Amino acid sequence: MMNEPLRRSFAARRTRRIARRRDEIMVAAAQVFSEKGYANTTTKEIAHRADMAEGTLYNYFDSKRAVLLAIAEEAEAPMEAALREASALTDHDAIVDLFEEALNVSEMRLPFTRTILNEVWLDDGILEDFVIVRLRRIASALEAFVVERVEAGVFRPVEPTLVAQLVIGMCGGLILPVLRGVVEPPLPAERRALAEQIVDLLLDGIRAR
Amino acid sequence: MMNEPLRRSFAARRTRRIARRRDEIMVAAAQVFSEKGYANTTTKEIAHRADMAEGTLYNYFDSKRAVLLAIAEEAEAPMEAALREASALTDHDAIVDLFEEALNVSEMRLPFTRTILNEVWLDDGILEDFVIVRLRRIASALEAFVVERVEAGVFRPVEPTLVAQLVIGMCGGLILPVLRGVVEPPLPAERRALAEQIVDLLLDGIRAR
Amino acid sequence: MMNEPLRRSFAARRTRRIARRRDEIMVAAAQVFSEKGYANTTTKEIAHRADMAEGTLYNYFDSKRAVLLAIAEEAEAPMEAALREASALTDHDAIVDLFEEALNVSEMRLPFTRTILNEVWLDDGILEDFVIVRLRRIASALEAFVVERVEAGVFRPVEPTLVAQLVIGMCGGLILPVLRGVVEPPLPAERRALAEQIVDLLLDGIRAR
Amino acid sequence: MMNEPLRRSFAARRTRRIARRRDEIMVAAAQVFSEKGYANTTTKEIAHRADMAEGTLYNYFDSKRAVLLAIAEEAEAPMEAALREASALTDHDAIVDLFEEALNVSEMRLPFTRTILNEVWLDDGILEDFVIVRLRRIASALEAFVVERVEAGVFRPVEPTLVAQLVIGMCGGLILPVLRGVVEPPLPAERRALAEQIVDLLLDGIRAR
DNA sequence: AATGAATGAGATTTCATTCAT
DNA sequence: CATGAATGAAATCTCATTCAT
Repeated sequence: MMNEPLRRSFAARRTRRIARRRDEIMVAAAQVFSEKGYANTTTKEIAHRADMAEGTLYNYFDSKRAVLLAIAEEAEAPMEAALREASALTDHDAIVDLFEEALNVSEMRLPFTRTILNEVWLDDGILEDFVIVRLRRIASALEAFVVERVEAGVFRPVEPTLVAQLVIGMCGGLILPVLRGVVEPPLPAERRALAEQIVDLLLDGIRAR
Repeated sequence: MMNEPLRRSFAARRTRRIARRRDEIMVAAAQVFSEKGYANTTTKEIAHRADMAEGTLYNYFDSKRAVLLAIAEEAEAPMEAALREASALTDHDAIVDLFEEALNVSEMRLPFTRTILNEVWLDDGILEDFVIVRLRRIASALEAFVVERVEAGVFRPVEPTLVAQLVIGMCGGLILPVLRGVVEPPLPAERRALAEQIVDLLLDGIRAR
Repeated sequence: MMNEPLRRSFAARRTRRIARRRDEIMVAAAQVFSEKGYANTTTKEIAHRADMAEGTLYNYFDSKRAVLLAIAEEAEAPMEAALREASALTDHDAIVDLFEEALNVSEMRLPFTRTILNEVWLDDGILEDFVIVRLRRIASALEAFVVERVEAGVFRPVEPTLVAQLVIGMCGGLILPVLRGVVEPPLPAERRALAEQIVDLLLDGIRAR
Repeated sequence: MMNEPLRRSFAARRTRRIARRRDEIMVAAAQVFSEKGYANTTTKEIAHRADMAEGTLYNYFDSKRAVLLAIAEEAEAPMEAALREASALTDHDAIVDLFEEALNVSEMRLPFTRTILNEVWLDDGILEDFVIVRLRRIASALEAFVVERVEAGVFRPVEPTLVAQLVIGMCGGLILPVLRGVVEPPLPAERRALAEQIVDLLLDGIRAR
């Protein structure tokens, strides 16, 4: 027999152990997925990278695909941060903050993000569940921001939808090469200056006056 | 025996027949590749889509991968057109032309382009051979254009590399959703207006003055 | 209408043309078979070596295997020559002749012979039909020759079966390396001397006395 | 955690289990290879004969060809025994021993040896690596033996190279039919007498005196 | 809970043979 | 007759998943 608090303590430890193990697997899998793509990755390789036997994977995940989906869930977190920023867009500094955040592709999360990016081109479910819903919220926040400013006479009468799409594209143009591993991520110190420049260009264009 | 012109005529017809068959295979393969990705596509499915036996594929291509590479080569053509535009950037209209061209993802070529796009996230060879070289040329043309205008006092003293990257990103933000099949390609009639708006924003920003 | 002699002449020419064509195919096939073995040879390669289309082969042979069997039939001829020699074994010179003949692996027939040799290790039918029947006749002739000499007191009371087997083995030891392409065939001029030496050793052994 | 000796014991057992399984596969494969030849044998058939699934083969060997090469390595052992005999040729009995050994084609090794023999006619690598090097050493030992005896006046002034080749051929003539499955291997009891007879003939020839 | 050998379905590729031209 | 593209059965090999230990 076991008293209740003790049992709860054991159960909690077990839960934590399981969570830790799942994490190890996801980190290992994300590394390989991001290098070779989901379809070209074998469970043997994931297991090897996670330093465990192949069969052990199946004690923690139902299938190879379940690992991918768990990684996708996990990769949500930083996107959600960007979303909170975006929805609070109020002044000049907030916009700069948003861009700075967009440029912040954490070293640690990179394999997760890149893994999802790879699959997004192939898998409609992942595209819809993990990317489109988020992009739509970002676009909405941007559009609302623009509409408000246009009505206030701060911005010219531009097309809000188009502007949102272009802004998102500009961010994409900066972070996709990083995710793909073609360029190094900007140092934290550079990010602020970069974000300032972008906002400056966005607001006033490149034409001299 | 056969006289020379006749033999040449036969040989030419044969060459054309082979080219036609290769094309059929590439069109079929690009459709499936663009839907499910190269790795998830079976030769059986390509053959079925091309309405031929599996073995017949191998009369025209050495391997499944050779089909992919042939598609990649083929997908170069429209990119090259954009490149020629880019290198002739001289005036306002030329920039609008460039954007208009970038928005022109021909329906027919779409599976080809999307196929390559899919692989670019996974395959370093394809990334380098088919995308990076081209993007570098576009970026160079854009940078030269900006530098020239800045020196002439037409543009503000902006960072040319950053501007080029942002412009490319803006184009990407417009065409990637089309390639991914999330939005319909803009009608030819809309393209000009869209391009005008983008250039307008790029030159003068969104801020009222 | 055609008169009878003319028709016969045409028919004969046709027969000859077919025979010629079959020969071309067999020569080409024997070359490839002897280099890579029957199983590793493709009909495409035979056709290429014979400078004709793959389908044409099937106008002259029912199957790839039929080509092999035809080659086997053809390879009989020189063996039959050896057999006639063997059955006429009467005196010292006849034995020398036999050995000389055994060493004579005609350059031209070499691919045919080697082709059959290859298959003999795998195919019981070919072994029985083309090799065993012949070897048995050679062995019989040798045995009869020995028995006769032993009875006449010219030879010691040796075991005729064993002697026959050893003699055949000695010949094999000399020609197998040639067939396998490990050593060059002996020049015609050398063959006589070689045969003399062998017979000398066979008759008197290597021990001094 | 596990103490060191225990871990080592597990590792050793695992190593043995793997070696045993590889052996099972090699025995099964050698049976089929020796019957139908390497090229005509399917992995399906090997697996069936080894009573396992096809995929299991590939847990132990990288490819079908790797199985063949492992068999070739294994088939070396008895040849090496013969080689040691050959290099110690000193007196009459030693020669008889050599022949007796040559006639000893162990029932168990027969498929291994026959498998290699089959491939030797087709595969230059196997010919060189597994046969020629060995035959050359045997020939050298025989030649040295003859040269020594000739100089001592025990043998007549015969050609040592030719004698070596003939002796090897005689052995071949005796064992090839066994390997091919045409005749039964001589019983151990018969082998000594057979070897004696051969040496007797070799030394004194068949001619009465 | 961990292991890793076994499995077998399925993928790519080859090739003897057929047949329309 | 000659051609060579088309065929599809079969071969080799891979790999996600299961399961006995």
